[in-house]
Amino acid sequence: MILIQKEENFSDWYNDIVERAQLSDKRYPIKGMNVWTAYGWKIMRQIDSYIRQELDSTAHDEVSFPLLIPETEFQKEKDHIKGFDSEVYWVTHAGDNELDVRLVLRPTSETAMYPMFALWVRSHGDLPLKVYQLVNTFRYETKQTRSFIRVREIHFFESHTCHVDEEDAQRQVEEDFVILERIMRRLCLPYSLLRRTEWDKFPGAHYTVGIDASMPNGRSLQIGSIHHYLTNFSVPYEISYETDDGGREFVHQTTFGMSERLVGAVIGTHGDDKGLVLPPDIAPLQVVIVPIPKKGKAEEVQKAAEGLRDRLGSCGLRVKLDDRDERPGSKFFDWEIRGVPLRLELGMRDLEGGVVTYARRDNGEKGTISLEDLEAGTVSMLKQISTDMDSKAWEKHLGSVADVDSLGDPPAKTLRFGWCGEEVCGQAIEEKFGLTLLGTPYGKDGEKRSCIVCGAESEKLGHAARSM
RNA sequence: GGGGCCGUGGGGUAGCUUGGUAUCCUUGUGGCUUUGGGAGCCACUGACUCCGGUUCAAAUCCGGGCGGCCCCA
Repeated sequence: MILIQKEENFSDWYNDIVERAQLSDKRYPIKGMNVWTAYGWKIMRQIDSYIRQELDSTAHDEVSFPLLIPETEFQKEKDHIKGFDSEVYWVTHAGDNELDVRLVLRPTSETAMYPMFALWVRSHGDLPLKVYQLVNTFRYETKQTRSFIRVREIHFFESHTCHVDEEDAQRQVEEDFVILERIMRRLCLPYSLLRRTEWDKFPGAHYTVGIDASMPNGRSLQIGSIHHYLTNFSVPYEISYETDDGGREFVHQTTFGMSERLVGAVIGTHGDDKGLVLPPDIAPLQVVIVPIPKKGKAEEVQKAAEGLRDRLGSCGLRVKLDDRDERPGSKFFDWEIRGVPLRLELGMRDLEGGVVTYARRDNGEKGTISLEDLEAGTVSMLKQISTDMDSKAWEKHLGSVADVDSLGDPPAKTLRFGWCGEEVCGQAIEEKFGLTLLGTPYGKDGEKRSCIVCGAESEKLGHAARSM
């Protein structure tokens, strides 16, 4: 009955919310492979729809590659295989026979796509090549798993692009930032862009930009990444094009991916002690109507509530009339746990006054909306909820970073400090703080500080946190 | 990578030390009743993680598998 306090014990709170809001069923008998139940899947699909919308509108084409990758292809880029070796699933048998060439379940799709890219790209006229897919990937997690945040079967999207040169690939990275920003606004999710350290970048990448959200327990959660590969993959996979003067050049590549961790970040960022709080754009239900019956007038109230539902539904809102035979209070609790952004209560009192009572999930505010401009009033209120959730979350995110100028005992936050950029100093920071060095802000150098380890002056600001 | 803890109806639990009848809450189903913040009453359904061992007898003791959780690096 009583929910766990979010601030006191985030970990238990998170697990409890996931179960009570019916986002996922983790009783499936394989560790880290959970069932997406209807409500959770609707949220994910809503997010996916924005991903499709943004990628489609920036000239990416959706494709779908096979799940299995032959070992021979998987091995072509040496750093890449070294990075994933210990965490891939292998298919070694088919029927009664052992396979000559073992197959991996994709941990990501570079090595599935690039042999095909080599066939598809012939001339500079084929470039840029920009494709994406929404699929499941597999990683054998040995650590403790957690719904949406650390799983073995991961739902994610990945976009892969090929370009004529480094500059054009760099332009793609910049476009990815814009796409990212649009998607994150929908989720009201704040984030940091941090260029990963050399020893933590994606296996095979030239550089990696991590997309990091902050969780209420002070930990950092990587929800996606953007990579610039240069020709690191195009050389071993022989993805080249004929230039207009008849020569051959290898393409420059980028990738951008984000996973179901977005759902985890939404839960952690917006939820409160009453349960989930969903941003209106991704809420499976944006409005729930709870009728308040009165002896003898139950039918009248019910009819009026149906009218509200139809009016709101026909202007494109995702709305539900909860006419179960339960007491209203019980329904309030149910929908609060599930994070429905706006509740409308309709009883005789409202009908006589020509209004409907509303309650905002994000801040608890209650009031009335005139039945005359129900549609406009509801739409603008949902917009306001979204704006308010976004700014509240950003405020918290920015406040979750603490500047430090020594290796003293660190607060439970993301730390920001001077760092010379050298690996020795970076490793020292990780060891002494017991944190992960997330990297340096992408494209935001400037402020001069001295490295907290060696004292050398640097324009780099290191960011470090415990990760989820 | 290292260490520790735990598996009992759908969910949460008691029982385990000292082997013998499985407790309570919640959920679900049916009924009566009720409805502006988790109503009440009655009835019913529903469980000892799996495999092996010890024993007349195992939820309980022993071994292993699978699964879950926590801490440290």
